[in-house]
Amino acid sequence: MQVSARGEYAVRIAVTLATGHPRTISASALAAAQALPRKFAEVILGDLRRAHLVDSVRGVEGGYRLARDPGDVSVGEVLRAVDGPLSEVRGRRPEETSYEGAAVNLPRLWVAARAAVRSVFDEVSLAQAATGDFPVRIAELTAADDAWMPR
Amino acid sequence: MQVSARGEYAVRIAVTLATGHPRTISASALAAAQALPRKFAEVILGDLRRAHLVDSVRGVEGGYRLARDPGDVSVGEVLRAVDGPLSEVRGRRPEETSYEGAAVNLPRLWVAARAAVRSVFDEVSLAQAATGDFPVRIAELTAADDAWMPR
DNA sequence: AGCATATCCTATCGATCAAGTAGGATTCAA
DNA sequence: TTGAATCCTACTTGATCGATAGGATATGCT
Repeated sequence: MQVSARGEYAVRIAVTLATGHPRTISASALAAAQALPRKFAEVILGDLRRAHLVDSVRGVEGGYRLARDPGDVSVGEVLRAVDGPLSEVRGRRPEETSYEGAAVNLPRLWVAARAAVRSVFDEVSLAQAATGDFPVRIAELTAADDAWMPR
Repeated sequence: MQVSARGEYAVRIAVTLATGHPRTISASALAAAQALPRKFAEVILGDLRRAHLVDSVRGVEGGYRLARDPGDVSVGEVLRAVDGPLSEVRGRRPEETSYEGAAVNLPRLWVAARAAVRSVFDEVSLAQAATGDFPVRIAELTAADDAWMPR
C-alpha cells in the first residue's frame, strides 16, 4: 500500500477543502495551509476537477470547493483520482491475474488484499478524516499499539 | 497496495518452493515452473536468501529450499524481503507522518490502512497460499462478489 | 477600460527506480 | 575434470515521479 506524494497531497488538500466547505479556497491558500508547492497543488487540483470531485471558479475571488458534501466523498475516491487504482499486482488488477502450478490460488490472495485496503479508504469520508471521527471498524484497527510499530 | 513484478515473482517462487518442500529446487527449474526470466529469478532468490527466508546449496544438484516450514513463513515476509515495507506514505512509514491543520488526523488513517494490509499478508502462510486453504477472515474478504469487481 | 487575481494549459526537466540482461567467477558432486 | 549450479558486479533501457516554467484565459472590481 504505497501512497505517493501526489496521493498524500491530494488527501491533505481534500480534507482542507472539507473543513472549509462550502467556501471556495484558492490553490495558493491550500498550498500555504498544507505547506505544499503551489504549482504542484494546481496540477493535483486539476486531476480532482477532471474526476468531478471538486468544482473550480476562475478569476479574482476564485478557487476550489468540493463538488459534493464532505460526508459523501471517500478518501478512496480522492486517491483513485490522482494515482490510479488502489491496488495493482505487477501493473494489473488483482482479478486479472492468473497463474499456473503452485501459484494458482494467488489471485484470491490479491483480491483479499484489495478488499482490505478498500475497507479502509472507501469507508472513510473526507468529513470523518477531517474530524478524526472514524468508523468503529477503522478506529479498532489503530487501537492495538503494535499497529503503530514498524515491521 | 501496489505489488511490483519482483514481489509477485517472489511470492510465486516461494509458493513453488513451499509445495516442493523440503526438496531443493534450482533457479532454472523455478523459473521454468512459473515462466519467469531465469536471471531475474536468481536476483530475487538472492534477496530471499539474504533475508534468511531460503537456504541455498551450490554446485550440481544444488538449488534453493525454504529456510523454515511453509506453514511458518508468511507472504508478508516474502514481500518485505524483495520490496521494502508493505506500506509507505510518500516514502515514509505511516506512523512517521505528521501534519498541520485539517490533516492532523491522517496518520491514524494511514496506520489503519497498513493494519488492514498486514491483516492479510501477515496472516497467510506460504502453505496456505499454496493449498488455497486461507484463514476464514481472508476467505470472507473474497466472498462478496464485488470484491472481484474493479472500482 | 484597465488591472489584479485566479484558474488552466503545455512543455520540460532531473533524478530515481523498475525490470531485465550480460558475463563470468566460484562452488560442489560424481 | 567436468558439468551444473549458485553467486557477484555491472550495465542498459524505459518509465515514472515530483516538480517547475511560462504564459494564455477567465473574472470581478474600480
